[in-house]
Amino acid sequence: MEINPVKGTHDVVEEEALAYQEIEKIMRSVAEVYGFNEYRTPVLEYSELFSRSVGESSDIVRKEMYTFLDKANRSVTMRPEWTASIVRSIVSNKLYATKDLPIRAYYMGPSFRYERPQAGRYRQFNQFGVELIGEKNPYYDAEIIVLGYSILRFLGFQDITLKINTLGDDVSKSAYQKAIKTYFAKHIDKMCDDCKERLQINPLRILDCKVEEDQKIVRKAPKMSSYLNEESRDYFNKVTTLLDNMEIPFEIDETLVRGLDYYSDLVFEFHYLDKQKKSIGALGAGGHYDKLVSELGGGPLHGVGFAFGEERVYEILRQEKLIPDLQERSDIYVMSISKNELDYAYDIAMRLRFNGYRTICNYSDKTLKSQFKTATKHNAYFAVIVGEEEAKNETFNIKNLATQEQQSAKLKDLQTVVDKLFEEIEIEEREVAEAEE
RNA sequence: GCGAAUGUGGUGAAGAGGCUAACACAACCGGCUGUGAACCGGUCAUUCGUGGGUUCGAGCCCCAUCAUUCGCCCCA
Repeated sequence: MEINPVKGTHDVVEEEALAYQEIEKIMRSVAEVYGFNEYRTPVLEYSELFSRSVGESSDIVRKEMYTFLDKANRSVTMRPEWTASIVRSIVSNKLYATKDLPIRAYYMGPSFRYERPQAGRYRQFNQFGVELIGEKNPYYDAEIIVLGYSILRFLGFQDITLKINTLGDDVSKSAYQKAIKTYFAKHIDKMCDDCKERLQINPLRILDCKVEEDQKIVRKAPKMSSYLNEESRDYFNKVTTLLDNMEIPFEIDETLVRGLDYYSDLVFEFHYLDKQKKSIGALGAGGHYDKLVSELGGGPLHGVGFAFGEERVYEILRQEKLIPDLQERSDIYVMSISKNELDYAYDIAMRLRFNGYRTICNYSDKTLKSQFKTATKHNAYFAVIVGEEEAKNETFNIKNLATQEQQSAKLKDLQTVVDKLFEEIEIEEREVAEAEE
């Protein structure tokens, strides 16, 4: 009986894993350039963490979490996102007291949401994100967006659509919320069931509604911009000015509200639109939060951050053919002519590995012909071939699989011979690379 | 939660009720018994997701079920 992977999960193997390594390397290094340090937090958290941060009214908490009771009847949840965990770890370890503020954290790893899988959406998916926690300052908000934008550019994306909006500070946000609730209450009987529910639990989310009919009503709704107090407006203007200074293109989208309850002031999303101008959803998104740290027991610290969906990034890079051909490349494949030399081949392979060469050794009694095929499949630079003669005299043959040049040498010279051959290859490759430029 | 499409060897797949389930790639063996990408020959699905039904006869039609994929909602 064949066992399938759990619905909504997927295996990432071989070439694809190499591609993810590359993507993560770029994300990591850009974050480090901006002064961020890696945080690794547990997959499991007490469920309360997410109901208090992401919010009881969010879809994530209401229906998408992997929540269960552990053996001591504590309700635990596999993280649906990282921000809450990062903030929790800062509070738990009192890092706000021992580290310089703001704290700059980046993370990468799996998150879990029980949703219907589709293109670019999995139940277990990897997020890469950053959080900058300490104080409210438009420069930080701008830095975070530039950081995210830079990552996408370094990954090879050309046309990124950055949507931004402001929800305003506490005061503005609640004034607007009140206004919009009054407005939609008048039209709600004509709107979809989801909106009826949203009106009760989080009226802002109605702005996000994709239903055509509702959109007409949404378009006539009061605008956030007219409810911003002076402070919030200045703040947002400063952020957009800083983006302009860096020549980061963006669109202000007043319907952008985000489904996580902790955001205030700045919210943003990175999109990539394909030729049909369709998006598989945001590549990444984030925003500013003012109450989250205090809500989780820390001080009155503001934060700002974003997360990318690694699978989405990968998927679009693949579609747009922006992923270089990554394949296994072995240094040396060791083959033996008959079974009698397996010990000798084994010994040589191990010596090569001790010297840091990526080595694969054949232990089957396949023909040399098929061993050469295998070596080619592993994309090896060299084949080491040993037979009865070589084992007896403690020598070996080494053949360059590309040029077909072969030489023999003494076993005691293994390292010097191999080192020299690879030096030559390195020089050649460098020359080729330079010629290409 | 709602809607749609698709399930045939290791892979890509053909197959519109009738002999033994095409073809290609991969794999393995041999031609070449100590040297690879070419070439030639051979081997490789008693079975079409699973269960039931219709029929003289089912991969093909019907029902159920499972799985996958895509879309909506929402999200990264």
